[in-house]
This record gives sequence, C-alpha cells and structure tokens, in this order.
Amino acid sequence: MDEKLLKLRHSLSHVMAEAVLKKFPDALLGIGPAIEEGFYYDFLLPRALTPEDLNEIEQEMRRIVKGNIKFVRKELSRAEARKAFKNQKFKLELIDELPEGETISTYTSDTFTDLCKGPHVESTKEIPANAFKLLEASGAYWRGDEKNPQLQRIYGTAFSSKNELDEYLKRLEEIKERDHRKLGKDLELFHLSDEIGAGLVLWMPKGAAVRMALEEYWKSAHFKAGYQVVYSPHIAKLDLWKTSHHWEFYRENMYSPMEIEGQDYELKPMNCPFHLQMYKMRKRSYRELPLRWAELGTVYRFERSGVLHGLMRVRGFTQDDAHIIVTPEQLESELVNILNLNLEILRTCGFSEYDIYLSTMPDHHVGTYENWEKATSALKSVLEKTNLPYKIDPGEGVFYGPKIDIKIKDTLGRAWQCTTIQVDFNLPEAFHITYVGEDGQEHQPIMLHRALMGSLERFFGVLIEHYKGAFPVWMAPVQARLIPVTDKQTEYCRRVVAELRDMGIRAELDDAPERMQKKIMTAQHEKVPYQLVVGEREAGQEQVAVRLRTNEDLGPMPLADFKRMIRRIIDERSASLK
RNA sequence: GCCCGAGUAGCUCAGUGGAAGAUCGCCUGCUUGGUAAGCAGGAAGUCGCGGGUCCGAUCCCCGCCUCGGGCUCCA
Repeated sequence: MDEKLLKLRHSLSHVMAEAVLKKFPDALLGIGPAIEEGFYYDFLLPRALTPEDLNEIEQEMRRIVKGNIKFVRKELSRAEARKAFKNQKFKLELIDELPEGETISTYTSDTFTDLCKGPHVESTKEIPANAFKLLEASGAYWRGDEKNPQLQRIYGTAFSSKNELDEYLKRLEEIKERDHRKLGKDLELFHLSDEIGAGLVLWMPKGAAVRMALEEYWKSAHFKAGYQVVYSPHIAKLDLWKTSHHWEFYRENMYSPMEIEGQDYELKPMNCPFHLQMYKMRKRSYRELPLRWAELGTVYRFERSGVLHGLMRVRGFTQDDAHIIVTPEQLESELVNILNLNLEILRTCGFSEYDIYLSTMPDHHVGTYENWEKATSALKSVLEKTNLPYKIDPGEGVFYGPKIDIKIKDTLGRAWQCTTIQVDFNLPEAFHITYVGEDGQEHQPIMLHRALMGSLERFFGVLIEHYKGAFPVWMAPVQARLIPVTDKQTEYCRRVVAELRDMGIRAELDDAPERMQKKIMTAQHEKVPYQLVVGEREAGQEQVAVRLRTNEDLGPMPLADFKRMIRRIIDERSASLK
C-alpha cells in the first residue's frame, strides 16, 4: 500500500473513532490501524452495534470529513500521555508498553485526540468524502488474545477516488460469485450436511469426478518422479502417537481416543507414523534411499467450530502426502526434486504465481538447535539455488522441523496455502529408524514430509474459485453433453455417448422433454465445455455440431475429428477448449 | 470457543400474532423445436430444534443446533 493511501485510511480510522465517540461518549478505544484493504478501529461499547449504527457513524464521518479538519501532531512525555488518556485503560496499557526513550505522540483532529505515531493527512481536505465506506462490525479480542475482553471492531475501506472504491466493491461482488460454497451447491460438487457433522465433506458425483481426475494425474506425476504409493488405516493405537510426540505437541487438534478391547486407539491426524512403521518392517540399506512413499491419506483434526469454512477449513480431509527418507547428503537434491514436482503439478492445475514462505523454529519444539539450524539452512539454500523469491516466517515451523509453505495465487490474486514441505529430524529419532551405510554401520536418515496440493478438499475449493466452476476439460465433471435437436436423433446421440465413454470421456445425453435451446442453457449453467448438438444433418453424416461453453460455435464436424480434438485437449491437460 | 447476524418448499428469497407465498427446479400432459428459458396442469413446507407467553406463535421471549462475517488457529 502506498504512503498516501495509508495516511488516508489511517486518518479515516481516527475520523471514525470521533464519530463513534459522539454517539457513545463512554466508549473505550482499542487500536485503529490501516490494513491491506482498508482500516478498522476497535471499541468497547455499552451495547452491540447495529447496521443502522454503522450508517449513522458513516454519515457523521462524511460530515466531519467535509469540515476540512486539520490533523495536528503533538509530542508529549510519558507522564503527560498517561494523564491525557487516564480514562482510556487500553491506551494506558499501550503507553506503558512503549519502550523507554520512544517518542510518544498524539494526533488531534477536530474534537478527537488519539495516541498515535502517525502519519496522517494534513487535513480532511485530502479525503474524498465519496470514496470510503464502512463495511461491517464484528468481535475482536483486545490484542488478539481470547483471554482479554472482546471489543467491537468496525471495518471500513477507503480509496483515493470513488472509482477505485467502486472497483473494490465490484471485486467483493465477484468474490461472492466465485465462492466455492455457492458454486459447490449450484453445480452439485459437494455437500455439507448438518446430519453428518460440521467440517465433514460429502463429495457429490460431480465433485468426485474432478477429484478422480486430479488423483489420476497426481499418481502419474508421482510415478514418473520415482514415488511409490502406499495405503494406511485411519486409526492407530494411542501409544503410536505418544512415541511420535503428537500426543504431546498436537493434542489440541486430535480427537479423544476410543477404547477397543481395553486399548486406546486414536483417529489419525497425520500419516507419518504409519509410513515409519512401514520403513521399519525390515532393515534398510543406503542403496534404497531416497525412499519416496506417497499416500492420499485421510486425516482428522479437531478444528474449533468458528474456524470451519466450506472446503477450505474442515475436520476430515485427504492430504496428498508423501514421506521421503534420505541420507543427509541427499537432503538438498531431494528438496530440489520436490520443488520441481510441486511447481509442475501446480502449473498443470492452472497456478503459476506463488508466495513462498520459509518457517523457522517455533518456541515449542523438539530436537537440537544444531539440527534445526541444518534443516533451515538446507531449505534456504534450495530456495536460493532455484531462484525462488521467499519470505521468512519466524517461529512458524512445525514442532519437529522447519518448513517451506507455498501459497498459490488465484485469478483474483488471492493467496491460498496449499503446499507444505517439512524437514524432520525428530521422527527418525523418536522411532529409531536407521539405514545401513556404505561403511556397514547404522546411520540415522532424515525424513521429509510434503503435501503439494495440501489437502484435496482445500485444493478443490481453490480450484472451484479459481476457475469459477468452469474447470479445464481434463477435470470437468461432464466433458461433453449430447443435445439432440429432436427425439429422432436420440438413438444416434446414445451411440455417440457410448463411444465417447469407451474412450474414457465423461459424456452425457440430455434426453429431457425440452427444446434444444433450453438444453443449451442448462449445459451453459453447468459449464459443460463441449455441447454437441445433433440434428438430422449431423446424425445422418456421422457428425456432431460443437458448441463451446464460451459461446463459440465450431459448427458441424465429423465425429472422428471431435474425438481427436477432445482426446488431445484432455491428454495435454490443456486449459484451452480447441 | 468468543462477539454480531441469519435460519420459511430441493435452490434463491418474499411475508404475517388469526387459512403459508413467488421464481427456478421437480412430476404429468401437450408440443418435435437448429445454438442461452415452448404451453398447460400438478406435487412439494414440523416456517432449524426444544421450551415459554398468549384464546391462538412461523412471527414475541428463553435455551440449543447449524450456517454466515470477524477474532484466534491451520492443509
């Protein structure tokens, strides 16, 4: 965000606070910063805000802005500041936490003075009165800590011109239209049923078709990259999770154990301990490494009810997981392999822009500082060698090791965390896994955890929003829909469907007692890539008239030509339709 | 989990302290139509669940559930 916009938004948050104080003179003030998409301010108020309140506050803000109010900065001593904000306990807390020697300043505009280091606009003259809007009120804990009192946060947004505001509001509308929950319902991709339980996904046939296409591609890409696929059960003895340290470090996300014949079993939140048991089935040689075991493993994690969100945040999900056992010498080159496979898979699925983060050692962790250091520098060096720009996320690693997280950017530029690549010295240690080296001695290998799509549920949610439901042909739930012009062509259409299905193409006949135009509209709404219209002319000449969901009409073509075209588009996993 | 808001037909959504509505979809009949909605008829609702107030509650009150927007956390 540029400096000008930042000043504008931050100044508006002060104007908003003034308006709120006029309405609620006893309001206690939290903080009120400018943010990525606007600004907010937190207040402790005597009652809950209503939408009408927001309206009134916004009107009052417009009145204030039009008054050409000056923003005046003043520096003061800690004692003066404490005195000035003696009735504002949250501000006092902030003052007391300012480090010794820090300049303390306030900004006064009109009747409102706030503890603030600035900067601000010179005067509200610089704020266009028609380019800001209050968006919503919600709850927010003081300082983001749920042990603290909950304040009411008012969000607003502001721009340098009405045009930009309108564009932003239009973008919000666009986001709403792409919402995977809405599209998932309209297109019958998935279903979340109260009676099944929150955060537990039912994949409807059309969503399942997309998933199968993804899984098929995923398997072939992994096969080429030297992976082997494995399967493991959904529950395991609680002791396994104690050995792995998950019970100690990850318990808050795990479900309560269930007792089976006097033994405690636990629903799996991760796949790794299973793969380690497979490794330990027998003695392993360095000649077998790197050992790459992949599993579409379904895990269950407890998530607080308030964080669940469609497919993006659920309680049961399938990771495209893999665990790779390497010797220390193989670590870096294997990380490069993973990154390459990852970028290839993401690109094929339509994503070519990313935000990459390197997450370092968290406070609560296992393992030696030395190992953490080694692992972190390996990740760093690989990112640098592959020329991928990244940011450091300090303290955000997993308890057993540092990680690279990749957020993919969709068509609207929104970032979604999917890929995670983690280095782990802990589990090999905890499970005492070894390999016999060239020297005949036992050594401890390093384990890599990685999920590229992340979870199929979230990845699917991102895909739905990215493509707005109009999936590339290779993923599309229905790839071709046969539309007879009259009933007389139904038999021919049935035969074409059978022939296409023989080729593995998801083709369907629309034999509803409706007119062709209606069937085209239905296919358009369902975003079916190819609508094959068949009238007397086509049926008589072994042809189909090909209409694309882009509304483009390719006209009649020999059925054999269409088959060749769709075969090629699918095999190339092309984003195009012809 | 917490704060705020919402829950009416399969979907989207009107509505009312006194007989529950529309559109699309679904079913039936007619229509056989050449690139985005043919005509007619019909079925469909425990008005989220439980309790309370009231002669009477889908509507008012209380509790719960689910969903949405946030806070916090994550694939």
